Amino acid sequence: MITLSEENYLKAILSINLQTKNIVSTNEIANVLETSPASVSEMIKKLEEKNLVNYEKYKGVSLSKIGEKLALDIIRKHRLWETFLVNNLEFSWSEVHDVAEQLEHIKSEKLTDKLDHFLNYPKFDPHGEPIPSKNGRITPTNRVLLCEAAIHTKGIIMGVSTDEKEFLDYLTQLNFKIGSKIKILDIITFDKSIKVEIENKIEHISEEVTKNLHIKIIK
Amino acid sequence: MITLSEENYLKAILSINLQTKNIVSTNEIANVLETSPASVSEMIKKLEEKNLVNYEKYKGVSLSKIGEKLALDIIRKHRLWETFLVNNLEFSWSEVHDVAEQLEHIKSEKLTDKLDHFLNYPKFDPHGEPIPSKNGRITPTNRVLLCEAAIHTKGIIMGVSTDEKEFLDYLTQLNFKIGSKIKILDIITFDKSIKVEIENKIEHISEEVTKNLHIKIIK
DNA sequence: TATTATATTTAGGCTTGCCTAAATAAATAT
DNA sequence: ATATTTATTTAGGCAAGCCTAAATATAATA
Repeated sequence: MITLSEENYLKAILSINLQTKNIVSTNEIANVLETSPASVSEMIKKLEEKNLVNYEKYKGVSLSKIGEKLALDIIRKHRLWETFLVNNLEFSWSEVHDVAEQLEHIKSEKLTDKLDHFLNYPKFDPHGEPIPSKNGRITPTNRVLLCEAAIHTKGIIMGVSTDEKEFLDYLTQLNFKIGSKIKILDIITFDKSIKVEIENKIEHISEEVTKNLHIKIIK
Repeated sequence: MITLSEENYLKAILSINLQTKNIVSTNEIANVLETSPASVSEMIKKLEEKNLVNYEKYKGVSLSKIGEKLALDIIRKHRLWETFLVNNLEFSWSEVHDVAEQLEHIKSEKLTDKLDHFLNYPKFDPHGEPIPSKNGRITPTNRVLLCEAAIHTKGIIMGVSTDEKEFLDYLTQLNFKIGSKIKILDIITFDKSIKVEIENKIEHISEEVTKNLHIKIIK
């Protein structure tokens, strides 16, 4: 039986994986989970004994096939619940994260499947993130981080890559929404901030924001 | 912050409370939670320090006002989730317990309230048990345990007082359902088993069953 | 009432998951 | 290539919740 903590470690490793490379360092995990590197070292040894990760001392960790499937399943549950909260319980976009963080650990395959059915097999969650299918597949998207897009690019906001409440609240304040058309007017090379046109207004946003906004490029 | 274990202790104390007297013994709690009396003693001391129970060594425990409210809130969540699972996710009557047992510990007042609203403020769960309101009130019912009813009594099955899967499965097998009309034909004093007419059939059921079936008496 | 049986609590230990401080390996800079 | 900085692991400790065995209080019975 996998514990709550172990689930959180697997999830953290997967999410670092998805954003960067395949091998994850102790420090990165410690940062994500807001815990000490020492604790991470200990836990990783336990995960290795359960064959959930591959691990070489001082070299870093990667998920095993089984570990990856488990992590994807947690992400799946998290995003299904977020969808339920927003679509059916009238939660707002920026409120769902903490609750979904709890709900994702409910252990019942039947529940997950029935929820998926109830929601009509959604492919994306309310943040625009893809929901892994029962067998662990994620619908590929041709999305790009805003910080990676070139000047004069036009696109549509598709999602965010962090669920921090402050960030989501800031977006609401800027009137940035999923589906909003966005156009990159200028890129300030000094601090990598950019000027964009969105919802008929021009906004100047920092690199920190551009690194967390996904867009779909349109021609 | 209250832990998962503490919540389970409060819930156990309340459920013994509701079935019998106000003061609950260490042993009773240990039986319900399938743990050792020693562990119960320890935990009760912690609960007392948090002012969730009243406790006198060797005399037994009762819930404080705060403890009772917390326990009622857990019951409320449990029964709301059971209602959701049966009404909206097409779970069957006898499958919901284990999942609800997990869901009842999700901490979000907003979630509970929104779920209550979504379900249209149900007063009873799928087992016929009353759902405590937000402020901790339970709709009183004039229900009676089948084992307490006199010979020739007619009634309607309203609910069960245990969620054990074996019991619920047995009821399904007998074709006993919430809402079924039932008539007590005979009471065998030797073993307190009874003969009943239900769904046009005559069944002979043990005291163990009659102790767990609630009926509403009809004239 | 004295004695036995039962219920409850205390003592001492174990595991999980965390911590800080110290030791060691790897990476970086001189 | 060596020294220094940084990353990682090990060592030793702590709290929560559980356990068994032993001690003590209460209840039941002779």
